[in-house]
Amino acid sequence: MLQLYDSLSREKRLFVPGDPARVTMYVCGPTVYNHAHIGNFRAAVVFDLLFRLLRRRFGEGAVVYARNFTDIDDKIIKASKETGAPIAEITTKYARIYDEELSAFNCLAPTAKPAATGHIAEMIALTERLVAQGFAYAAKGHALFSVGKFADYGRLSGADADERLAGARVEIAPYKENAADFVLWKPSKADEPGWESPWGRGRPGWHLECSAMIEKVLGETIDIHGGGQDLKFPHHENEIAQSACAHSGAPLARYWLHNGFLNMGADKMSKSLGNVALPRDLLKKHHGETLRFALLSAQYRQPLEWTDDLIEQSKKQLDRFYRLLAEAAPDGEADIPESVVLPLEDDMNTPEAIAGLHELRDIAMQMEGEPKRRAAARLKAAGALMGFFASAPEAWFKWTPPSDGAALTAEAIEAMLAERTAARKAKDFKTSDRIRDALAAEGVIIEDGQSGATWRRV
RNA sequence: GGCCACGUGGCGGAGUGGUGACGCAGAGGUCUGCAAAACCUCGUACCCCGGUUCAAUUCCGGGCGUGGCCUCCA
Repeated sequence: MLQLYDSLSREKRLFVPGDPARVTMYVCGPTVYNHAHIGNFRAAVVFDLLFRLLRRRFGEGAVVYARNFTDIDDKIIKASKETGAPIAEITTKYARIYDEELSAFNCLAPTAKPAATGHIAEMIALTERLVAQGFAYAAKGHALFSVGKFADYGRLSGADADERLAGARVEIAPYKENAADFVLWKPSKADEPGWESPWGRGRPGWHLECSAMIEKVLGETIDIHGGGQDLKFPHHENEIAQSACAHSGAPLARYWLHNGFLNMGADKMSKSLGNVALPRDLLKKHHGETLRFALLSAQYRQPLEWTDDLIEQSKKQLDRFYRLLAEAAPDGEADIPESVVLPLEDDMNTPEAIAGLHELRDIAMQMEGEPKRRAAARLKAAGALMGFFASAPEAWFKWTPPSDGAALTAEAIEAMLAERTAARKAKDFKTSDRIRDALAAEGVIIEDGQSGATWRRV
Protein backbone atom coordinates (compact mmCIF):
# COMPACT_ATOMS: atom_id res chain seq x y z
CA MET A 1 0.00 0.00 0.00
CA LEU A 2 1.60 3.14 -1.28
CA GLN A 3 0.80 6.37 0.47
CA LEU A 4 1.76 9.80 -0.81
CA TYR A 5 1.38 13.25 0.65
CA ASP A 6 -0.76 15.22 -1.73
CA SER A 7 -0.01 18.94 -1.61
CA LEU A 8 -3.45 19.82 -2.93
CA SER A 9 -5.47 18.02 -0.27
CA ARG A 10 -2.68 18.53 2.26
CA GLU A 11 -2.81 15.02 3.55
CA LYS A 12 -1.22 11.67 3.08
CA ARG A 13 -3.42 9.60 0.82
CA LEU A 14 -3.45 6.03 -0.37
CA PHE A 15 -2.20 6.06 -3.95
CA VAL A 16 -4.78 4.73 -6.38
CA PRO A 17 -4.01 5.36 -10.05
CA GLY A 18 -6.70 6.03 -12.58
CA ASP A 19 -5.57 3.02 -14.57
CA PRO A 20 -3.16 0.54 -12.94
CA ALA A 21 -2.08 -0.57 -16.39
CA ARG A 22 -0.94 2.95 -17.28
CA VAL A 23 0.26 4.96 -14.33
CA THR A 24 1.23 8.47 -15.35
CA MET A 25 3.67 10.88 -13.75
CA TYR A 26 4.91 14.26 -14.90
CA VAL A 27 7.75 16.17 -13.30
CA CYS A 28 8.82 19.70 -14.10
CA GLY A 29 12.30 19.53 -15.50
CA PRO A 30 14.96 22.15 -16.03
CA THR A 31 15.15 25.26 -18.14
CA VAL A 32 18.24 24.44 -20.12
CA TYR A 33 20.29 27.61 -20.25
CA ASN A 34 23.16 26.68 -17.94
CA HIS A 35 24.24 24.02 -15.46
CA ALA A 36 21.73 22.63 -13.01
CA HIS A 37 22.59 22.78 -9.32
CA ILE A 38 22.36 20.03 -6.76
CA GLY A 39 19.10 21.44 -5.43
CA ASN A 40 17.54 20.88 -8.85
CA PHE A 41 18.80 17.34 -8.67
CA ARG A 42 16.98 16.64 -5.45
CA ALA A 43 13.70 16.75 -7.35
CA ALA A 44 15.04 14.53 -10.09
CA VAL A 45 16.35 11.96 -7.63
CA VAL A 46 13.24 11.98 -5.47
CA PHE A 47 10.97 11.39 -8.42
CA ASP A 48 13.34 8.81 -9.80
CA LEU A 49 12.81 6.95 -6.54
CA LEU A 50 9.06 7.28 -6.92
CA PHE A 51 9.34 6.06 -10.50
CA ARG A 52 11.12 2.97 -9.19
CA LEU A 53 8.50 2.40 -6.49
CA LEU A 54 5.70 2.70 -9.03
CA ARG A 55 7.42 0.32 -11.44
CA ARG A 56 7.85 -2.22 -8.69
CA ARG A 57 4.21 -2.01 -7.70
CA PHE A 58 2.51 -1.67 -11.08
CA GLY A 59 5.04 -3.23 -13.43
CA GLU A 60 7.88 -1.74 -15.41
CA GLY A 61 5.86 -1.27 -18.56
CA ALA A 62 2.89 0.19 -16.75
CA VAL A 63 4.47 3.44 -15.60
CA VAL A 64 4.82 6.39 -17.93
CA TYR A 65 7.08 9.08 -16.54
CA ALA A 66 7.54 12.32 -18.44
CA ARG A 67 10.02 15.01 -17.49
CA ASN A 68 10.19 18.08 -19.67
CA PHE A 69 12.91 20.36 -20.91
CA THR A 70 12.01 24.02 -21.08
CA ASP A 71 13.95 25.07 -24.13
CA ILE A 72 12.32 28.39 -24.92
CA ASP A 73 12.42 31.02 -22.24
CA ASP A 74 13.68 34.54 -21.63
CA LYS A 75 16.68 33.32 -19.70
CA ILE A 76 17.71 31.22 -22.66
CA ILE A 77 17.27 34.14 -25.03
CA LYS A 78 19.42 36.22 -22.73
CA ALA A 79 22.10 33.54 -22.58
CA SER A 80 22.09 33.34 -26.35
CA LYS A 81 22.48 37.10 -26.72
CA GLU A 82 25.28 37.17 -24.20
CA THR A 83 27.28 34.28 -25.57
CA GLY A 84 26.39 34.59 -29.23
CA ALA A 85 25.58 30.90 -29.34
CA PRO A 86 22.38 29.89 -31.12
CA ILE A 87 19.54 28.97 -28.80
CA ALA A 88 19.30 25.41 -30.06
CA GLU A 89 22.98 24.91 -29.40
CA ILE A 90 22.63 26.10 -25.81
CA THR A 91 19.55 24.07 -25.03
CA THR A 92 20.85 20.90 -26.64
CA LYS A 93 24.10 21.17 -24.76
CA TYR A 94 22.61 21.70 -21.33
CA ALA A 95 19.90 19.11 -21.83
CA ARG A 96 22.57 16.57 -22.70
CA ILE A 97 24.68 17.50 -19.67
CA TYR A 98 21.63 17.28 -17.43
CA ASP A 99 20.87 13.76 -18.63
CA GLU A 100 24.46 12.64 -18.32
CA GLU A 101 24.82 13.96 -14.81
CA LEU A 102 21.57 12.42 -13.70
CA SER A 103 22.62 9.03 -14.98
CA ALA A 104 25.72 9.40 -12.78
CA PHE A 105 23.22 9.73 -9.92
CA ASN A 106 21.77 6.37 -10.95
CA CYS A 107 18.59 7.99 -12.20
CA LEU A 108 16.64 5.97 -14.71
CA ALA A 109 15.77 7.69 -17.95
CA PRO A 110 12.19 8.97 -17.93
CA THR A 111 9.82 7.33 -20.36
CA ALA A 112 9.47 10.59 -22.24
CA LYS A 113 11.39 13.86 -22.27
CA PRO A 114 9.17 16.32 -24.12
CA ALA A 115 10.61 19.71 -25.03
CA ALA A 116 8.61 22.91 -25.25
CA THR A 117 9.72 23.85 -28.74
CA GLY A 118 8.48 20.49 -29.97
CA HIS A 119 4.95 21.34 -28.83
CA ILE A 120 4.30 24.86 -30.04
CA ALA A 121 1.33 23.76 -32.13
CA GLU A 122 -0.22 22.00 -29.15
CA MET A 123 0.28 25.08 -27.01
CA ILE A 124 -1.36 27.32 -29.57
CA ALA A 125 -4.26 24.90 -29.92
CA LEU A 126 -4.72 24.75 -26.16
CA THR A 127 -4.72 28.53 -25.94
CA GLU A 128 -7.22 28.82 -28.79
CA ARG A 129 -9.55 26.50 -26.95
CA LEU A 130 -9.25 28.56 -23.80
CA VAL A 131 -9.95 31.76 -25.70
CA ALA A 132 -12.89 30.22 -27.56
CA GLN A 133 -14.43 29.05 -24.31
CA GLY A 134 -13.99 32.41 -22.66
CA PHE A 135 -11.31 31.43 -20.17
CA ALA A 136 -8.69 33.50 -21.90
CA TYR A 137 -8.56 36.69 -23.96
CA ALA A 138 -6.27 38.41 -26.42
CA ALA A 139 -4.72 41.78 -25.71
CA LYS A 140 -1.92 43.60 -27.48
CA GLY A 141 -0.31 40.56 -28.99
CA HIS A 142 -0.75 38.56 -25.78
CA ALA A 143 -3.12 35.82 -24.85
CA LEU A 144 -3.97 35.97 -21.18
CA PHE A 145 -5.69 33.55 -18.89
CA SER A 146 -8.53 35.07 -16.95
CA VAL A 147 -7.96 33.86 -13.43
CA GLY A 148 -11.40 34.98 -12.29
CA LYS A 149 -12.97 32.35 -14.53
CA PHE A 150 -11.51 29.52 -12.50
CA ALA A 151 -13.13 29.27 -9.11
CA ASP A 152 -10.55 26.96 -7.62
CA TYR A 153 -7.66 29.28 -8.37
CA GLY A 154 -5.34 29.46 -5.37
CA ARG A 155 -6.27 26.16 -3.82
CA LEU A 156 -2.83 24.62 -4.22
CA SER A 157 -0.85 27.54 -2.90
CA GLY A 158 -3.34 28.37 -0.19
CA ALA A 159 -4.13 31.95 -1.00
CA ASP A 160 -6.41 33.59 -3.48
CA ALA A 161 -5.03 35.84 -6.14
CA ASP A 162 -6.16 39.06 -4.48
CA GLU A 163 -4.34 38.19 -1.29
CA ARG A 164 -1.24 37.42 -3.23
CA LEU A 165 -1.38 40.73 -4.97
CA ALA A 166 -1.73 42.60 -1.72
CA GLY A 167 1.86 41.71 -0.99
CA ALA A 168 3.18 41.74 -4.51
CA ARG A 169 6.01 44.04 -5.39
CA VAL A 170 5.56 44.02 -9.12
CA GLU A 171 3.72 46.53 -11.25
CA ILE A 172 0.68 45.34 -13.08
CA ALA A 173 0.90 45.17 -16.84
CA PRO A 174 -1.62 47.57 -18.40
CA TYR A 175 -3.00 45.10 -20.92
CA LYS A 176 -4.35 42.80 -18.23
CA GLU A 177 -8.05 42.84 -17.51
CA ASN A 178 -7.30 41.71 -14.00
CA ALA A 179 -4.10 41.98 -12.11
CA ALA A 180 -3.89 38.27 -11.40
CA ASP A 181 -4.25 37.17 -15.03
CA PHE A 182 -1.26 35.41 -16.46
CA VAL A 183 0.29 35.14 -19.87
CA LEU A 184 -0.37 32.15 -22.10
CA TRP A 185 1.25 33.67 -25.15
CA LYS A 186 3.33 36.77 -25.54
CA PRO A 187 4.74 38.71 -28.48
CA SER A 188 8.37 38.35 -29.54
CA LYS A 189 10.50 41.20 -30.66
CA ALA A 190 12.14 40.97 -34.07
CA ASP A 191 15.40 39.67 -32.65
CA GLU A 192 13.72 37.13 -30.39
CA PRO A 193 12.60 33.68 -31.43
CA GLY A 194 8.94 33.47 -32.23
CA TRP A 195 6.22 31.46 -33.90
CA GLU A 196 3.22 32.66 -35.86
CA SER A 197 -0.02 32.45 -33.91
CA PRO A 198 -3.53 33.87 -33.99
CA TRP A 199 -2.22 36.63 -31.68
CA GLY A 200 0.75 37.47 -33.83
CA ARG A 201 4.33 36.32 -33.84
CA GLY A 202 5.32 35.32 -30.35
CA ARG A 203 6.21 32.61 -27.92
CA PRO A 204 4.55 30.70 -25.12
CA GLY A 205 4.40 31.87 -21.55
CA TRP A 206 6.08 29.89 -18.86
CA HIS A 207 3.22 27.65 -17.75
CA LEU A 208 1.64 26.65 -20.99
CA GLU A 209 4.11 24.01 -22.07
CA CYS A 210 3.44 21.70 -19.15
CA SER A 211 -0.30 21.69 -19.68
CA ALA A 212 0.07 21.14 -23.40
CA MET A 213 2.66 18.41 -23.11
CA ILE A 214 0.89 16.59 -20.33
CA GLU A 215 -2.23 16.47 -22.46
CA LYS A 216 -0.27 15.24 -25.46
CA VAL A 217 2.05 12.75 -23.81
CA LEU A 218 0.10 11.52 -20.80
CA GLY A 219 -3.55 12.53 -21.03
CA GLU A 220 -6.09 14.89 -19.53
CA THR A 221 -5.82 13.72 -15.96
CA ILE A 222 -2.54 12.24 -14.81
CA ASP A 223 -1.84 10.37 -11.63
CA ILE A 224 1.10 12.27 -10.23
CA HIS A 225 2.48 15.71 -10.89
CA GLY A 226 5.73 16.54 -9.18
CA GLY A 227 8.16 19.36 -8.77
CA GLY A 228 9.94 21.60 -6.33
CA GLN A 229 8.08 23.47 -3.64
CA ASP A 230 8.80 26.78 -5.33
CA LEU A 231 6.77 25.73 -8.34
CA LYS A 232 3.49 25.56 -6.43
CA PHE A 233 2.85 29.19 -7.15
CA PRO A 234 2.45 30.42 -9.72
CA HIS A 235 3.58 27.64 -12.01
CA HIS A 236 1.47 24.72 -10.84
CA GLU A 237 -1.44 26.88 -9.85
CA ASN A 238 -1.57 28.16 -13.41
CA GLU A 239 -1.15 24.74 -14.92
CA ILE A 240 -4.09 23.53 -12.89
CA ALA A 241 -6.24 26.42 -14.06
CA GLN A 242 -5.33 26.08 -17.75
CA SER A 243 -5.79 22.37 -17.90
CA ALA A 244 -8.96 22.16 -15.88
CA CYS A 245 -10.62 24.86 -17.96
CA ALA A 246 -9.51 23.27 -21.22
CA HIS A 247 -10.82 19.89 -20.09
CA SER A 248 -14.29 20.74 -18.83
CA GLY A 249 -13.09 20.79 -15.26
CA ALA A 250 -11.24 17.48 -15.29
CA PRO A 251 -8.41 17.76 -12.75
CA LEU A 252 -4.88 17.89 -14.08
CA ALA A 253 -3.44 15.48 -11.55
CA ARG A 254 -4.74 13.16 -8.88
CA TYR A 255 -1.74 13.67 -6.64
CA TRP A 256 0.53 16.68 -6.36
CA LEU A 257 3.95 16.11 -4.87
CA HIS A 258 6.44 18.80 -3.94
CA ASN A 259 9.94 18.31 -2.67
CA GLY A 260 11.62 20.59 -0.15
CA PHE A 261 14.80 22.53 -0.59
CA LEU A 262 18.43 22.08 0.03
CA ASN A 263 19.88 24.67 2.35
CA MET A 264 23.36 26.04 2.04
CA GLY A 265 24.07 27.46 5.45
CA ALA A 266 21.35 29.96 6.23
CA ASP A 267 19.76 30.20 2.82
CA LYS A 268 17.98 28.21 0.22
CA MET A 269 20.35 27.18 -2.49
CA SER A 270 19.52 29.25 -5.53
CA LYS A 271 21.12 30.53 -8.64
CA SER A 272 20.16 34.10 -7.97
CA LEU A 273 21.83 34.02 -4.57
CA GLY A 274 24.91 32.50 -6.11
CA ASN A 275 25.25 29.95 -3.32
CA VAL A 276 24.97 26.88 -5.46
CA ALA A 277 26.78 23.60 -5.61
CA LEU A 278 26.79 22.13 -9.08
CA PRO A 279 26.65 18.41 -9.81
CA ARG A 280 29.25 19.17 -12.43
CA ASP A 281 31.73 20.16 -9.72
CA LEU A 282 30.57 17.65 -7.11
CA LEU A 283 30.95 14.77 -9.53
CA LYS A 284 34.59 15.64 -9.98
CA LYS A 285 35.20 14.84 -6.33
CA HIS A 286 32.47 12.42 -5.35
CA HIS A 287 30.83 9.34 -6.74
CA GLY A 288 27.34 10.05 -8.05
CA GLU A 289 25.93 7.34 -5.85
CA THR A 290 27.35 9.08 -2.78
CA LEU A 291 25.59 12.26 -3.82
CA ARG A 292 22.37 10.37 -4.43
CA PHE A 293 22.62 8.87 -0.96
CA ALA A 294 23.16 12.32 0.51
CA LEU A 295 20.09 13.66 -1.29
CA LEU A 296 17.97 10.82 0.04
CA SER A 297 19.21 11.09 3.61
CA ALA A 298 16.26 13.28 4.54
CA GLN A 299 12.61 12.70 3.76
CA TYR A 300 11.90 14.49 0.49
CA ARG A 301 9.50 17.11 1.85
CA GLN A 302 11.88 18.22 4.58
CA PRO A 303 14.63 20.78 4.17
CA LEU A 304 18.07 19.23 3.95
CA GLU A 305 21.32 20.85 4.96
CA TRP A 306 23.76 20.38 2.12
CA THR A 307 27.26 20.25 3.57
CA ASP A 308 30.57 18.57 2.87
CA ASP A 309 30.07 16.65 6.07
CA LEU A 310 26.82 15.20 4.75
CA ILE A 311 28.65 13.94 1.68
CA GLU A 312 31.39 12.38 3.81
CA GLN A 313 28.86 10.66 6.03
CA SER A 314 27.04 9.34 3.00
CA LYS A 315 30.22 7.89 1.56
CA LYS A 316 31.05 6.14 4.82
CA GLN A 317 27.64 4.59 5.06
CA LEU A 318 27.80 3.32 1.51
CA ASP A 319 31.24 1.90 2.25
CA ARG A 320 29.76 -0.20 5.03
CA PHE A 321 27.17 -1.64 2.69
CA TYR A 322 29.62 -2.26 -0.11
CA ARG A 323 31.97 -3.98 2.31
CA LEU A 324 29.35 -6.57 3.03
CA LEU A 325 28.61 -6.97 -0.67
CA ALA A 326 32.32 -7.41 -1.29
CA GLU A 327 32.57 -10.03 1.44
CA ALA A 328 29.58 -12.04 0.35
CA ALA A 329 28.68 -11.95 -3.31
CA PRO A 330 24.89 -11.66 -3.43
CA ASP A 331 23.37 -14.91 -4.47
CA GLY A 332 20.20 -15.16 -6.51
CA GLU A 333 17.09 -13.07 -6.72
CA ALA A 334 15.70 -11.84 -3.46
CA ASP A 335 12.51 -10.26 -2.28
CA ILE A 336 12.92 -6.80 -0.89
CA PRO A 337 12.40 -6.93 2.86
CA GLU A 338 9.49 -5.03 4.35
CA SER A 339 11.82 -3.10 6.60
CA VAL A 340 12.79 -1.15 3.50
CA VAL A 341 9.68 -1.31 1.32
CA LEU A 342 7.23 -0.21 4.00
CA PRO A 343 8.98 3.05 4.86
CA LEU A 344 9.48 3.84 1.18
CA GLU A 345 5.83 3.25 0.44
CA ASP A 346 4.96 5.53 3.34
CA ASP A 347 5.49 8.75 1.43
CA MET A 348 9.08 7.86 0.70
CA ASN A 349 10.47 7.85 4.21
CA THR A 350 14.01 7.35 3.02
CA PRO A 351 15.70 7.80 6.42
CA GLU A 352 13.74 4.88 7.81
CA ALA A 353 14.40 2.86 4.69
CA ILE A 354 18.11 3.51 5.10
CA ALA A 355 17.87 2.41 8.72
CA GLY A 356 16.33 -0.76 7.30
CA LEU A 357 19.33 -1.20 5.02
CA HIS A 358 21.65 -0.92 8.00
CA GLU A 359 19.66 -3.55 9.81
CA LEU A 360 19.90 -5.89 6.81
CA ARG A 361 23.62 -5.32 6.69
CA ASP A 362 24.00 -6.08 10.41
CA ILE A 363 22.10 -9.32 10.00
CA ALA A 364 24.03 -10.39 6.92
CA MET A 365 27.36 -9.55 8.49
CA GLN A 366 26.83 -12.12 11.23
CA MET A 367 26.16 -14.95 8.81
CA GLU A 368 28.51 -17.18 6.88
CA GLY A 369 28.48 -19.00 3.58
CA GLU A 370 25.32 -19.47 1.60
CA PRO A 371 22.97 -17.82 4.12
CA LYS A 372 25.24 -14.79 4.10
CA ARG A 373 25.12 -14.63 0.32
CA ARG A 374 21.35 -14.79 0.38
CA ALA A 375 21.24 -12.08 3.04
CA ALA A 376 23.54 -10.00 0.88
CA ALA A 377 21.16 -10.50 -2.01
CA ARG A 378 18.33 -9.13 0.10
CA LEU A 379 20.39 -6.09 1.00
CA LYS A 380 21.34 -5.58 -2.61
CA ALA A 381 17.75 -5.85 -3.81
CA ALA A 382 16.58 -3.42 -1.15
CA GLY A 383 19.30 -0.94 -2.03
CA ALA A 384 18.62 -1.31 -5.73
CA LEU A 385 15.05 -0.20 -5.17
CA MET A 386 16.48 3.07 -3.93
CA GLY A 387 19.00 3.27 -6.75
CA PHE A 388 21.99 2.21 -4.65
CA PHE A 389 24.65 -0.48 -5.04
CA ALA A 390 24.84 -0.08 -8.79
CA SER A 391 28.62 -0.53 -8.74
CA ALA A 392 30.59 -3.69 -8.37
CA PRO A 393 32.14 -3.55 -4.87
CA GLU A 394 35.66 -3.72 -6.32
CA ALA A 395 34.98 -0.76 -8.55
CA TRP A 396 33.33 1.13 -5.72
CA PHE A 397 36.35 0.92 -3.44
CA LYS A 398 38.86 1.62 -6.17
CA TRP A 399 37.00 4.48 -7.76
CA THR A 400 39.13 7.56 -8.37
CA PRO A 401 37.59 11.02 -8.49
CA PRO A 402 37.98 12.51 -11.98
CA SER A 403 39.50 15.61 -10.44
CA ASP A 404 42.29 13.62 -8.83
CA GLY A 405 44.70 13.52 -11.74
CA ALA A 406 47.64 12.89 -9.45
CA ALA A 407 46.09 9.81 -7.87
CA LEU A 408 48.20 6.71 -7.71
CA THR A 409 47.31 4.22 -10.38
CA ALA A 410 46.05 0.82 -9.41
CA GLU A 411 49.26 -0.65 -10.80
CA ALA A 412 51.42 1.59 -8.62
CA ILE A 413 49.36 0.67 -5.58
CA GLU A 414 49.57 -3.04 -6.35
CA ALA A 415 53.32 -2.74 -6.68
CA MET A 416 53.67 -1.05 -3.32
CA LEU A 417 51.34 -3.59 -1.80
CA ALA A 418 53.52 -6.43 -3.09
CA GLU A 419 56.55 -4.75 -1.62
CA ARG A 420 54.79 -4.42 1.70
CA THR A 421 53.67 -8.02 1.69
CA ALA A 422 57.28 -9.10 1.19
CA ALA A 423 58.38 -6.87 4.05
CA ARG A 424 55.74 -8.30 6.34
CA LYS A 425 56.73 -11.80 5.46
CA ALA A 426 60.24 -10.90 6.54
CA LYS A 427 58.80 -9.36 9.71
CA ASP A 428 60.18 -6.05 8.58
CA PHE A 429 57.31 -4.11 10.09
CA LYS A 430 59.14 -0.84 9.90
CA THR A 431 59.20 -1.02 6.13
CA SER A 432 55.69 -2.37 5.85
CA ASP A 433 54.32 0.40 8.08
CA ARG A 434 56.21 3.00 6.09
CA ILE A 435 54.58 1.79 2.91
CA ARG A 436 51.19 1.73 4.54
CA ASP A 437 51.65 5.29 5.77
CA ALA A 438 52.79 6.38 2.33
CA LEU A 439 49.66 4.91 0.78
CA ALA A 440 47.47 6.41 3.48
CA ALA A 441 48.89 9.80 2.61
CA GLU A 442 47.60 9.19 -0.91
CA GLY A 443 44.17 8.30 0.36
CA VAL A 444 44.65 4.57 0.02
CA ILE A 445 43.78 2.34 2.96
CA ILE A 446 45.36 -1.07 3.40
CA GLU A 447 43.49 -3.88 5.05
CA ASP A 448 45.22 -7.09 6.03
CA GLY A 449 42.82 -9.98 5.82
CA GLN A 450 42.83 -13.76 5.96
CA SER A 451 43.56 -14.03 2.27
CA GLY A 452 46.16 -11.31 2.04
CA ALA A 453 46.02 -7.55 1.95
CA THR A 454 43.50 -5.49 0.01
CA TRP A 455 43.32 -1.79 -0.63
CA ARG A 456 40.64 0.81 -1.06
CA ARG A 457 40.45 4.51 -1.58
CA VAL A 458 39.06 6.70 1.17
C1' G B 1 1.84 42.45 5.04
C1' G B 2 -0.51 37.46 3.15
C1' C B 3 0.26 32.21 2.72
C1' C B 4 3.24 27.72 3.85
C1' A B 5 6.93 24.91 6.25
C1' C B 6 10.36 23.94 10.07
C1' G B 7 13.00 24.28 15.26
C1' U B 8 15.31 16.65 18.11
C1' G B 9 22.15 14.77 21.18
C1' G B 10 28.91 17.31 18.40
C1' C B 11 26.76 16.51 13.13
C1' G B 12 22.89 14.45 9.55
C1' G B 13 18.11 12.84 10.47
C1' A B 14 13.39 9.46 11.70
C1' G B 15 9.50 8.85 15.01
C1' U B 16 6.05 8.70 19.00
C1' G B 17 0.85 10.72 24.17
C1' G B 18 3.94 6.54 28.47
C1' U B 19 10.11 1.12 26.88
C1' G B 20 14.45 8.13 24.03
C1' A B 21 15.14 5.06 15.50
C1' C B 22 19.27 4.89 12.28
C1' G B 23 23.92 6.68 10.66
C1' C B 24 28.51 9.74 11.13
C1' A B 25 31.83 11.55 14.70
C1' G B 26 33.65 10.49 19.82
C1' A B 27 35.01 7.12 24.30
C1' G B 28 36.24 2.12 26.18
C1' G B 29 36.96 -2.98 24.84
C1' U B 30 37.71 -7.73 21.60
C1' C B 31 40.63 -9.00 17.35
C1' U B 32 45.46 -7.54 14.94
C1' G B 33 52.91 -7.49 14.93
C1' C B 34 50.59 -2.45 14.82
C1' A B 35 46.58 -0.84 12.02
C1' A B 36 42.17 -1.15 9.02
C1' A B 37 37.70 -3.80 8.82
C1' A B 38 34.41 -6.46 11.87
C1' C B 39 32.20 -7.21 16.61
C1' C B 40 30.67 -5.61 21.90
C1' U B 41 29.62 -1.51 25.29
C1' C B 42 28.66 3.83 26.16
C1' G B 43 26.03 8.64 24.90
C1' U B 44 21.65 13.80 31.22
C1' A B 45 18.54 15.44 22.49
C1' C B 46 13.31 16.82 21.56
C1' C B 47 13.43 26.25 21.07
C1' C B 48 10.62 29.06 25.23
C1' C B 49 6.01 29.90 28.12
C1' G B 50 1.20 28.44 29.24
C1' G B 51 -2.97 24.75 28.69
C1' U B 52 -5.30 19.67 28.15
C1' U B 53 -3.88 14.83 30.37
C1' C B 54 -2.55 10.08 35.36
C1' A B 55 1.39 11.12 31.60
C1' A B 56 3.72 15.76 26.14
C1' U B 57 9.26 15.93 22.69
C1' U B 58 4.53 14.19 20.56
C1' C B 59 -2.16 17.47 21.21
C1' C B 60 -3.94 22.94 21.81
C1' G B 61 -2.73 28.32 22.43
C1' G B 62 0.93 32.11 22.59
C1' G B 63 5.97 33.64 21.94
C1' C B 64 10.81 33.54 19.81
C1' G B 65 13.86 31.87 15.84
C1' U B 66 14.87 29.97 10.82
C1' G B 67 13.55 29.04 5.80
C1' G B 68 10.30 29.28 1.41
C1' C B 69 6.50 31.44 -2.00
C1' C B 70 3.88 36.13 -3.17
C1' U B 71 3.29 35.80 -11.50
C1' C B 72 4.24 36.99 -16.91
C1' C B 73 10.05 40.30 -14.70
C1' A B 74 12.20 43.85 -14.29
